[in-house]
Amino acid sequence: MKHPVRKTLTERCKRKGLRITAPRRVILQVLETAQDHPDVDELHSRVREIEPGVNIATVYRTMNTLAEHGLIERHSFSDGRARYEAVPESHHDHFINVDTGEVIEFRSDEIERIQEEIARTYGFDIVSHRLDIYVRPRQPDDD
Amino acid sequence: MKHPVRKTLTERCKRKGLRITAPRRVILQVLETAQDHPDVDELHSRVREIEPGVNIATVYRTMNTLAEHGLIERHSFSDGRARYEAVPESHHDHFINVDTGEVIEFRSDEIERIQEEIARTYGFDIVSHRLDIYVRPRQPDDD
DNA sequence: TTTGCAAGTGCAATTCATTTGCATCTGCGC
DNA sequence: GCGCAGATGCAAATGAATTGCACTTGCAAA
Repeated sequence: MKHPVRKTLTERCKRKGLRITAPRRVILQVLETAQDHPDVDELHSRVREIEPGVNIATVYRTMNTLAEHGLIERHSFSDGRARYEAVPESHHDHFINVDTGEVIEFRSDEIERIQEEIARTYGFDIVSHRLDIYVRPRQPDDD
Repeated sequence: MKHPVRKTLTERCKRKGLRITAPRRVILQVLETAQDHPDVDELHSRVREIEPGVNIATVYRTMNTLAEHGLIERHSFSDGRARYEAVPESHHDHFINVDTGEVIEFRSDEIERIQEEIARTYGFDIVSHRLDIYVRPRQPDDD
């Protein structure tokens, strides 16, 4: 899945008036290239491979700042820690493989549509939502 | 909303071989009568109104035990703490009013069906899922 | 009914993720 | 280059949840 022309996270940070410091530059790069949904510990170690001095508190603070500015999404799957991803091109939901912890993205316009519909009948506007489906690989012969 | 004939939580605990102790009896009663989705602190204070000696660690442990036995559902909305409800008659999802924190239950068979369908196309069996929709009351230009 | 003992409890201490106070540093606008 | 608000490093603090340990207690078996 290729990203079309799009501003980098760094550019979008600048536009928001955030200072691009050395730790932040590295954190942004790590986020940008991540293909998964790393937690803070994982981000921190990836960052330290590039820039060893960065403190984990800085990673925490940066994730909060970025989330507040809508540049990343914070997820909390059922493993205690928060996990992050750069805000995606388009919204998607997640399968979580309960055996491996692996996260797989998917999207269903139909589900999105029905959600809108139901919310409307309840008199609500949707602010955001999350749909996490915990799954395991299909087992033909259930033992 | 009335519950049809149904085993009480206490009965279901006994059936699972769990001992019905004094603290547990009260916790189960509180869970059974709760109309909302209390967190551990809230449960603890409701329990202590009836049985002041009960320790919060007991509430935590009991919630874990009950969840492991499938007698309650653990939710984690975006407020840090885990919140619980007795396993409902039938599965439902949640609206969370972002202004008030209020939780409203709803159910859509259509969404359930589409989830199954999508999971199948990905080769997964669904173990469980959660759909939380964060909403605010629809604002035309009232008031 | 009494008894044995594993399950459950109270309490305090611990763990784990996350936040924060504070002194220092540094982008970046001037 | 200067100044300073914003950012960082570090260590200590927080808050939810768990756990070790000694003590209790349901409840099955006798």
